[in-house]
Amino acid sequence: MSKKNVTTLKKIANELGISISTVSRSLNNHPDISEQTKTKVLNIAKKLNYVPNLFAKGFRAHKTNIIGVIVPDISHYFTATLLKGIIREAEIEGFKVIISESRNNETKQTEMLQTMMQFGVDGILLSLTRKTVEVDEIIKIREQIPLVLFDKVSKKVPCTQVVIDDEDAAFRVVEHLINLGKKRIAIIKEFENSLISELRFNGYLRALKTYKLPVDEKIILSASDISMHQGKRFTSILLSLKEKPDAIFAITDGTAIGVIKTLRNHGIKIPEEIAVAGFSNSENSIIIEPKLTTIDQPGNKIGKTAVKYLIDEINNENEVINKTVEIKTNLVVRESTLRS
Amino acid sequence: MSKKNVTTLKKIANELGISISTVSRSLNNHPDISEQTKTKVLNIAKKLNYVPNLFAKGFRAHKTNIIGVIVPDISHYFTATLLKGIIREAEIEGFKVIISESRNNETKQTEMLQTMMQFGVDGILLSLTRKTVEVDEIIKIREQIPLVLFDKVSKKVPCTQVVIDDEDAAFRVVEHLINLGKKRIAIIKEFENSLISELRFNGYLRALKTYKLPVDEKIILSASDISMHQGKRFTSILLSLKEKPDAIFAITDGTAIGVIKTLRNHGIKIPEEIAVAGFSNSENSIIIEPKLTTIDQPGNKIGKTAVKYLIDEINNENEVINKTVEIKTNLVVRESTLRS
DNA sequence: CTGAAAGCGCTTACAG
DNA sequence: CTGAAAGCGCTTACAG
Repeated sequence: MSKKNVTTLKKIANELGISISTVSRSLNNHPDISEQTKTKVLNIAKKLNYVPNLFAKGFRAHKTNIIGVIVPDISHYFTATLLKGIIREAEIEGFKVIISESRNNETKQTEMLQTMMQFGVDGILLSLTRKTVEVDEIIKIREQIPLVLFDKVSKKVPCTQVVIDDEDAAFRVVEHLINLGKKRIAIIKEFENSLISELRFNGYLRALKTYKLPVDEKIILSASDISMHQGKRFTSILLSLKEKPDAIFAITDGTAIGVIKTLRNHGIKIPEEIAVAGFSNSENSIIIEPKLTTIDQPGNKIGKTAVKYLIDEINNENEVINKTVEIKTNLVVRESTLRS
Repeated sequence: MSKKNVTTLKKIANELGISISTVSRSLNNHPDISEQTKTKVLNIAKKLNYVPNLFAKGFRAHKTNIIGVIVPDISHYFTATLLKGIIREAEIEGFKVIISESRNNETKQTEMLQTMMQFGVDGILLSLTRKTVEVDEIIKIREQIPLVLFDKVSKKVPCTQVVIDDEDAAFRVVEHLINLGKKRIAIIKEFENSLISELRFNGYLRALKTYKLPVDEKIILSASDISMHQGKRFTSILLSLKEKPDAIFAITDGTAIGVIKTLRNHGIKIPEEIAVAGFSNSENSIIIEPKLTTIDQPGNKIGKTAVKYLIDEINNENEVINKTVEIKTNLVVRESTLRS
């Protein structure tokens, strides 16, 4: 079965023996139309389950009321919270959302942007793949259609960007660890092209500097992916050092959980001997024991904010906004850094 | 900035001083057009970054190549895997996906169905809210446009339905517990209107019957929501019984994790004294200690299968398919039911 | 108060 | 080999 029983203005007009124009105006409650005609039209429209074809409507107005969203991977918990915020805010504004995954593949990402254009979206919300190097294509798209970057962004693209304040958040994590009396704080981060990792690392460095603690390369570890597995591997390395750390800050929860699991296997007391902190406040952070101290990223808020700025841009004919919005995060202190 | 720099056939035609028809045919590689004209058109199209407006294309063909998806809550991990499967399969078939949340609200769900119609989707993939009682509206929509139910379904709606074999899966969990020598197996389920809960409970009953174990109402517990909290609460109740269970089957992982946490608080050995099993194979099931035995639901596969059947229906003019497809699950045995 | 006509971007049967 | 015209479902300026 394909769409065939769909009721159109024409059908209603024929049914009533009046013109399409009159039907349209009746349905839109135009003041010119007589009450009598209006009710006649409304009744039959209801009976035939008429739904206006927004598609055709938007066609005239060059508007689809659809926003395109491209994310690296939909099945990350944090991404789901972002999408939730996006979908809800968009809905309030009368927009629908088309979602695509770039699967952390830059070519795919460019393809997706093209496809979004083809589907005539009114604007695009983009969270970049991990290693986006070539931004020319994105800039080109941005010249044709409103575009807002969120979460994973790049300064190389001139457009509105909605991000969390990573540097500040990381600073507060490390400051918290220092306040606990920790003096030798390891960090597990990502290398290459990860803006987020870089910013968090900057926060780490700034905290050490502010509190006059030395920076030791031996306890600064970088991986190409930041998984639970890498958390385990790096913890083993850290434990084999002559001077072990007294705290480990993993720039993502998954890695931090790997850290905790390995520390527990070695019978190390958390947080007395080694405290652990993560980043994201994923669901897992309260399942693991001890519960993980981490940064809560308000995904909902980021999503909503990004939608707001995008719709602003869609509605403003000419004005091109071009600012970076930083959403504040919350430090959530739990057992992994709290002495019992 | 609104969409203004978008290149159309007209623009290309004007640029070249030829007709729109010729441009269209060149771009579609029509055999009638001379190679010379084709290359001229292709070059300028590329230069102006022309992307065909699928919107306008579909308008003629009564096709949008958009599938509408409605789920209760996007931020559940399992939902994310479903969506992933849906998006990928749809993409392969050249469809985009519009996603909405019904937020477990039946009125909202009906609204969403209407909105999907308005956006002219070619078909709808629907996972029902927990308490869908009123299916008339859904049936009405189904008469106008292809519709497939997936995951959370209802037998009251005559259409193709893609689900996991819940009854069989639950049977295998309980059978596994019985094979371990467990004889007094508690179940934590949902009451009211939850088809999934009912099916899993049936599997539980069938396993007890098959292995000739008695059914004891005292260890059959029902809640209105199945959360970690309820897992904790019910475990306390079970532990206060004179005859304690020797295994607890929670029909969802979150609840099972609550069970494990409470058992550990009481110093009860898992699985020796009480074994625990869940359902879903969520990420958390390998974070908790001991790791949780559970049922892996292939969300990807369910999503893909649902898309396949929907697209079949979209492409088949008249034929109305109407079958229930059951996707097999896997029992994943972990520490919570394995003696060390 | 109501209708005929144009137009949004595209494809395609019909002419030439 | 190329073009003019119709039509998808809708809205709206223009007539009457």
